[in-house]
Amino acid sequence: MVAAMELVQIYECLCDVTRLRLLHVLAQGPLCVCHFQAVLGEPQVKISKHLAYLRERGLVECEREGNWVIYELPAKPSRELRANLACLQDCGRENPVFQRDLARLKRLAPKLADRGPCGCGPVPAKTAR
Amino acid sequence: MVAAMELVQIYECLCDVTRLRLLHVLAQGPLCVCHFQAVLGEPQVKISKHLAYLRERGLVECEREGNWVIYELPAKPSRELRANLACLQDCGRENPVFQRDLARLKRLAPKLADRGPCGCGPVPAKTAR
DNA sequence: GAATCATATTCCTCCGCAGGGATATGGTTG
DNA sequence: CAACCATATCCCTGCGGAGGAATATGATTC
Repeated sequence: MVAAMELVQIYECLCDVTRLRLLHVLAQGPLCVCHFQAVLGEPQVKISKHLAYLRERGLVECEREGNWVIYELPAKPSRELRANLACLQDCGRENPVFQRDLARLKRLAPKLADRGPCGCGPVPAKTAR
Repeated sequence: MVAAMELVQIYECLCDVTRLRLLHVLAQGPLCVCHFQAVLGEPQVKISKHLAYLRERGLVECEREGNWVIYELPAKPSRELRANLACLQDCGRENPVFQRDLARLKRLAPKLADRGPCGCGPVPAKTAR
């Protein structure tokens, strides 16, 4: 009975604001931890721990790139995950918290353009602190 | 920041198997507690407490009908709730647990036909215990 | 009004997670 | 290798939810 319930695990991941925001932002593309900090405006421990939580449950994947760790949504999400991530995006359309995150992400974007995959280059952006 | 997050509350409701099953079954139509017991095969306390949890958070509504209490999905669900309930239905399509519940519900259906709105009549069905 | 039924609530224990400070780890640079 | 950066982990506290036994409540029937 518990076995078939990957769905519950997905919802457990979704029932925290910080994690919701992380996943919502991630839909825009891969991002590294320091930029999450900048976008969400939350302390490093918090970001890192929630990303770990998501990682352990397969909702995000990550890859080390020098000093940085770049997170992204899974390459092959399950039906359930895909459906729920889409639903989240849909719900986020009118939500001020999510929209504020996106705005801050956009404001960060120009600075990311010239650097690595997630925008983290040899010289970390000052905004990342 | 917390204010705009009705969404989190929805997910909090969804991150328990029993509640998921309740909501999934409810999509088929109103039902009373004793039939939930029969369909889910879970003890009364469990069913009742989870329904209370959902009720307090606006995911279900209820109405007393004599000895019975009939639960149903909200008449006017929010955008977020509607989206997520739809998503749940979609995810349930291939899930054995959910399908087993539906099967038991169908098996119960004939007996419900002649009675009240939820199938609870003057003489409660024996299967309800 | 006493017995009975359907449902809700109370009390308890256990567990897992959120948050934060401090510290550890892994990688890079000079 | 020393200093530094980005990220992860550990330790602690507090809280809320899950489960179950027992009991309470509200309605019905005779």
